[in-house]
Amino acid sequence: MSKHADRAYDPAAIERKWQDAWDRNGTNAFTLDQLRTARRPFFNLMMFPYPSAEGLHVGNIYAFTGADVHGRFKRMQGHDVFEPIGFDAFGIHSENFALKTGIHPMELIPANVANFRRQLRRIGGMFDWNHTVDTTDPRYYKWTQWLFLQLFKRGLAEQKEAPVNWCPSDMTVLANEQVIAGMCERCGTPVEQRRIRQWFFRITDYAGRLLENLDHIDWSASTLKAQSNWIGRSEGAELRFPVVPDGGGKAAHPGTGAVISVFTTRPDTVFGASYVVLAPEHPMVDQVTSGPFREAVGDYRTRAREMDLVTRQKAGKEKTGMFTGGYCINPATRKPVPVWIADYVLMDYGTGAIMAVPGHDQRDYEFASRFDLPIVRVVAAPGEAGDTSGVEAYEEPVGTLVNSGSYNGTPVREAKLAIVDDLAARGKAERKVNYRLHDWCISRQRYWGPPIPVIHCDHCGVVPVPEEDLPVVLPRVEDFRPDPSGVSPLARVRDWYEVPCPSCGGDAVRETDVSDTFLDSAWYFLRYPSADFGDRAFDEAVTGRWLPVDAYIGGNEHAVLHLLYSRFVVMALHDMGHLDFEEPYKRFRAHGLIIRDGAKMSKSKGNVIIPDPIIERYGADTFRLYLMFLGPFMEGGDYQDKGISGPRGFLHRLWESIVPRDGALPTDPPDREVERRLHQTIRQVTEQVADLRYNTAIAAMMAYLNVARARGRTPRRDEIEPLVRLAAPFVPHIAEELWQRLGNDGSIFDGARWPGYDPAKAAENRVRVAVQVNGRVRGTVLTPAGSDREEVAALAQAESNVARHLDGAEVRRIIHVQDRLLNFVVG
RNA sequence: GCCGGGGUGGUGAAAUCGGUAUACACAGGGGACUUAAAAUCCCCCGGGCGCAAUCCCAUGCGGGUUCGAGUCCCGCCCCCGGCACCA
Repeated sequence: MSKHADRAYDPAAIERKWQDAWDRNGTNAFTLDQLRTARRPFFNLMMFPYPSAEGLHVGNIYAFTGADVHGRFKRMQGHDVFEPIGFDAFGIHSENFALKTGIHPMELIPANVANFRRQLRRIGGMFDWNHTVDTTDPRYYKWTQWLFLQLFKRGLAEQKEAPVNWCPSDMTVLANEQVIAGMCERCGTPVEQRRIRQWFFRITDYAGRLLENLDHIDWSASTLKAQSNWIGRSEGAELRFPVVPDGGGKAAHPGTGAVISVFTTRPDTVFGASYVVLAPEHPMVDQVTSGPFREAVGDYRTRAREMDLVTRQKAGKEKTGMFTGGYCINPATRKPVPVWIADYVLMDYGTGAIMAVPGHDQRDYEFASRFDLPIVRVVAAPGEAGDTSGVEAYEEPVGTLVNSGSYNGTPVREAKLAIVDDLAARGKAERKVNYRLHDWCISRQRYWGPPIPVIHCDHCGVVPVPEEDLPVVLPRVEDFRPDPSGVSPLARVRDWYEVPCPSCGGDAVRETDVSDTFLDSAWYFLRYPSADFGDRAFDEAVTGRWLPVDAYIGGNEHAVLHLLYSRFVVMALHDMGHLDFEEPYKRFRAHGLIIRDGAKMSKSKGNVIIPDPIIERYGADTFRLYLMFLGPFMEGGDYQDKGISGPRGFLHRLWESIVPRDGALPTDPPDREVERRLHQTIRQVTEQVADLRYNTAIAAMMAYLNVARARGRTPRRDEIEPLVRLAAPFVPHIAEELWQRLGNDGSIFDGARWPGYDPAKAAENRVRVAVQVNGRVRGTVLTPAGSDREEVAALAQAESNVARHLDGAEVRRIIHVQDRLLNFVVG
């Protein structure tokens, strides 16, 4: 009699049993010693979640399951798979939630984390709970602050003034996403712009390397593309337009030799530059503005400065601007052109000034039309110049130059080089590469984040907190609402921010801004394997063994910021000698998104899936299997409630194939057809799981089980047991149970290797070949595999329907694709 | 506007080195078992004509290349995601 009294598939019971067993036996957790000595380390990383009050959502479970399947697959292939998870728990999201509910984040977050741990355990992920991180734990953010100090020491952290969105009603700084049509998303008040001193990391110093390395890492193509677009390399030139000392009558500083530098990617159009525009914030505005224009220009600057950043930067808005009264010399035509200011020119790109070529730039064209500035065409399109009637500015960089003096007739491509060279000879130009990437502003005028570890001293200036004084602990503050001062709520906590200067010992104050959440997540993967170490951010030996990350799976919503910031941090740590690699993730794959019944899930639509009841009803294995089955993992898919019954039925049939006989399976003679299908299935599942094509791998397993159980037959042990192994990464609990009921001890993930297949056994010996006449299928013939053209043709011609179509026609050609198709081309 | 990814049965989706389009599932229909329901099992299931068929039509639309196109090329339309005055 069996020791397993219960023969019905009871997911809740076996899932509890195996989750307990994994915890008890340390199946998925490494000891420090094991981390130090693992022979085939494989770091399987997934994006750690933000522990919201709502709990894990289906998107999280989808992502984690897909990553977990990969990790379990690698483990069965013999790797030592390290699969940690943690909590990205700082940030504005919890702060706002806390403000709304009145629960302090220091209570809210631990409760949320506890709930997440319960849910993560329940979905059966292979998580190493010995090596988890919580970014809000001082033992973690001590090292986030340490990281800041390293960047500071290296000169990669600096303070500069930058605009922020400010809601005068909520009295708070807003992120760009919180500004909707110029209004605060929460209260609808028009948003203002404030300029404050903030901390920046000089990521732009690394723009070139961050771009070049993209060629050498194995990432999803879409992610690579998003990064390179974000970095946005532009090749062009900086051209110099000398300011006319007495342009509009009375210049402010005559004869100073002032020069306006502009960046352009189209130096070939410089003869068409009929005016120059400065950004409102450009430092030379006062210098070029002449007396009568001063007041109007000043007003314009003030308005531009106060406008919220979102409206200000919106494309397609009507162009505004103001003439400064000043002029400068176009270095190509050597004629004076007027200098304007306009907010469509951005101070933080290029030089903050442009040469306007309205004939060949749509924005300049709109501006010139509005203000009656000259529009000169200097490039003729190939062929007909007159066919540009529908186009306002001709922006294509193809054609030949006109109205360009001695360059007339030169193709654009050549002119670009020649004009820069010639102007450079006169000191009026130089080649230049510009990046769209901006420095990373890490200051947040908020409460719920790690304090930036610097101290401001009247005598010594900015003094970094000594490393031995870390962490700078975020104090518990009951009232952390923002206030009208425009600085962090920490600026109200005097006994926290008043400290002696570490350098001179005099009175000094702490920095009260906290750092960006993206800084917490920019290095968390370094911390996981070193979580045992209290005295260093990451241990050299352990890091050397486990990093860089072997496989990273996550959402493409982080294609740019998180992935770019972490690349920057690793590159900088590499340059400082802390790491011996400069790219954090060898392989990155972006998964798709789950939608439901064709629509994005959202609370307002009421179509959000709550995972807990589904797991309770069907079990984690069924849920996992369905999620992986509903569409291609890297593309996402449509969640349909009824669809879960397919995977559920599959697991039932798998269970029924083994359990009712207590593992005493039939000993009939082997069935060659089933054996062949088994080997084909192993091949297919192995290839597809390795490639994250989970949906088709599952389909192959289902098809195989259908064959093995066809006409009511019960599969032999050697037919079903390999299927249990193939399915194990997807459905770990039932796999463990079936593995045990088949008479094995221990975990299937340690005891069972991933099955191999025998190509000879997978090979079909007879194949059905399609027979076409002029490309249309007219029949099929069954032939021995590997038959040649003549053999197949002979069989095909004997096929009555084929013969009918060939009747009376002359066969001009026969196309043969071995074991697939034969095509008679007739005349 | 720019950059990605897509448009295939009633539905989710297979098939992408050009080679039998619709695997695997869901829903639906029919049947078995059952007092009944649930569960389970079996059969059918792109459209058309039809007794039937590898007869015709069908992979968003229009052209093209090819013996052969869901797949490649040209020109469009639509959906999803990201970026958006970056000179």
